[in-house]
Amino acid sequence: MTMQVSARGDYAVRAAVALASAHPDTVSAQTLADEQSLPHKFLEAVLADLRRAGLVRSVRGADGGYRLAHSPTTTTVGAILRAVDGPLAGVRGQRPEDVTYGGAAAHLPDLWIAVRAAVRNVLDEVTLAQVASGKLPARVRRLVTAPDAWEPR
Amino acid sequence: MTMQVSARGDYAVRAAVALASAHPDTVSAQTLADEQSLPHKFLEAVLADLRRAGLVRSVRGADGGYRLAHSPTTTTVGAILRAVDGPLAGVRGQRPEDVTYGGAAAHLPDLWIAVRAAVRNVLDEVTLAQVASGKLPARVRRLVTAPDAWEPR
DNA sequence: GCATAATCCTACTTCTTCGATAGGAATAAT
DNA sequence: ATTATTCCTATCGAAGAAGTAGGATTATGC
Repeated sequence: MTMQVSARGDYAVRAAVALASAHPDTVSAQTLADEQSLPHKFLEAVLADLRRAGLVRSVRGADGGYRLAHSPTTTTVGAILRAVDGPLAGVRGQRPEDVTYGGAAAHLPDLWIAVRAAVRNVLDEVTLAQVASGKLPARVRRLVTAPDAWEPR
Repeated sequence: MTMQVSARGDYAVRAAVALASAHPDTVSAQTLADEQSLPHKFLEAVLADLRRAGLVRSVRGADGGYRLAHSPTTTTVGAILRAVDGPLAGVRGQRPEDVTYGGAAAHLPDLWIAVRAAVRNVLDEVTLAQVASGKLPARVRRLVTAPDAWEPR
């Protein structure tokens, strides 16, 4: 199990946060790509995912672009990531509640569920507006300021 | 960002838990593979990783096999996963503390750090003995029994 | 000594996914 | 018309994941 932020996920969140801070204006993919140093064409594909998920609205034609479909204060990072990368957690491609083990590992699914819940408690509670402003919820902030949170392991 | 348990990680933890429940006996890879229905040769490679990481000791020759190098009550699931899959969390292959963003996403690293801390708080606190017995620490148990922890999203 | 059962080592295959690019069609503003 | 955009399809190369193959090495028990 590793928690990897893919390029897709990273780009999607960065673009979404940029849209949040420009909200409710519409911003072109080119501008987003320049601001955040993202590959333009790749970003287009990512934004298309967000649009299909209903998180972002697009406007075609000159002076078109993208804007958030809902308020930055209600759109969570978790929603963005699910839209581009699928479910937040999985075990060998399956959902944690679907795996079953025999013998000594019988209780292992409990642990996978716990990890997923821990991740959700962060990603589904933090909104784009909070990331843009840097004002994370107290419970999340506490994780960041814990003594060894910045230590590699 | 998605928290994916790879086959390597899954197999490693299952084998380690099985070793924990047999501790301090040594168990052959073949037996482990049979008990947990794992591909034998692949499991060998995984156990080799655990050995190189010093988490498991091996005994060669007939009647040989593997055993935990330390007590099941001190070996954590996090340690097992790191041994086979590398760091628990990453952003586009880099460590969360190494990425930097400009513009609206400037505070984003805080969020990645928080997610990693949340994951560590589970995986580095749960030991193989606890998984084998099903007696997870209270804080982790609470995550599992939360109302919608078993709901897909 | 010899058969047997294990770990250990190297290499290989196959498949999928990830990240990214290319080219152009449709759309709308000026 | 021109220009700036989204949108669609197709393609590409590299890397990794999952698993297999074959045999060399090591120890046990007869």
